[in-house]
Amino acid sequence: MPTLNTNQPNTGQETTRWGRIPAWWLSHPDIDADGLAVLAALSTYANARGECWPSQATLATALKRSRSTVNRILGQLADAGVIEVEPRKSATGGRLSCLYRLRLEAGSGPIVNVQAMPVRQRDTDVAVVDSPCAAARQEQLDSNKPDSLAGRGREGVSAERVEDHPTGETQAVPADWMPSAADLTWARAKHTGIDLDRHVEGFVLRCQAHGYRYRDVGAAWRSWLLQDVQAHKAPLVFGTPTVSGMSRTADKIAASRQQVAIWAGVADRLRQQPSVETGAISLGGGW
DNA sequence: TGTATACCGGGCGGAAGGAC
DNA sequence: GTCCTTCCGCCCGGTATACA
Repeated sequence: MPTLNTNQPNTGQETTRWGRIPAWWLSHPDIDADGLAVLAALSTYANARGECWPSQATLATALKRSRSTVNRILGQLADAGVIEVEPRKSATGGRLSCLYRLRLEAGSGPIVNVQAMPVRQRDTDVAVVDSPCAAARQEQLDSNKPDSLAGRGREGVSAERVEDHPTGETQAVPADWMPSAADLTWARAKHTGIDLDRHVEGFVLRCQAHGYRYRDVGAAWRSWLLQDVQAHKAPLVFGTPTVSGMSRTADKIAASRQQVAIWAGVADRLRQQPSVETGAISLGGGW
């Protein structure tokens, strides 16, 4: 019979587990480095709904901290509203590890349906070890896991964004990636008035944040650009032009805020579209 | 069925380090 | 030197599981 011990770090599979870190966690005033560490650990155990129930000891081991420290940080995160903690009991009333619901969406709304998250690389057996693995590959036992990503694309995402190259060699998007001259020419001709510099930076950040890998990064960027433009009634035209001397930190904060806004829009659309479970939603506004 | 062991979350007290 | 914060170790009460 499986036990909660399956939540314990397993060196044999640890390299294949992944987690999601929403950008807004980074800018949350009540989340410090310790909080982020715990959130990161929790996210690696979370299922598609952002729910997980690793024991405090498991988290403590993973984070090289004492269990009491983890307990304190969990309390802070709960107070901050970033996570919801729900005590669990067995059928006979026994105390089990708590259920943690990660608030992946900024704001006070319900936990976002992560089925609507942008697609990451497909979870294949040849997935690189440092890339995110699909929920079904995570170690935590969850009979309620809604899906297994193996064998199908990420739900709720238009087909263009699904990287489905089981035999092709994909590459990570480097931090200094820039579209080719041909890509820029195409983009300027296709979408005049768009701050391409900002969009490129946002694209790179999204890819790095989620571990997206592409066989053709340029084509992927063009695809993102198309969908981003289509997703917004108002195209991605930024009120202030990119200033070459602008602080990169400030620029990233602005990009993060933009991403949060995009996700908030995604969540709003999801709440309005009951067909989420069918995976029929196109997420042009994702990142 | 009873016992031993393991695991769980919660809480307390003390040590260590930094700030004033 | 004092105060505060952070962290750790330990204990407690409770249940689950394995085994004789």
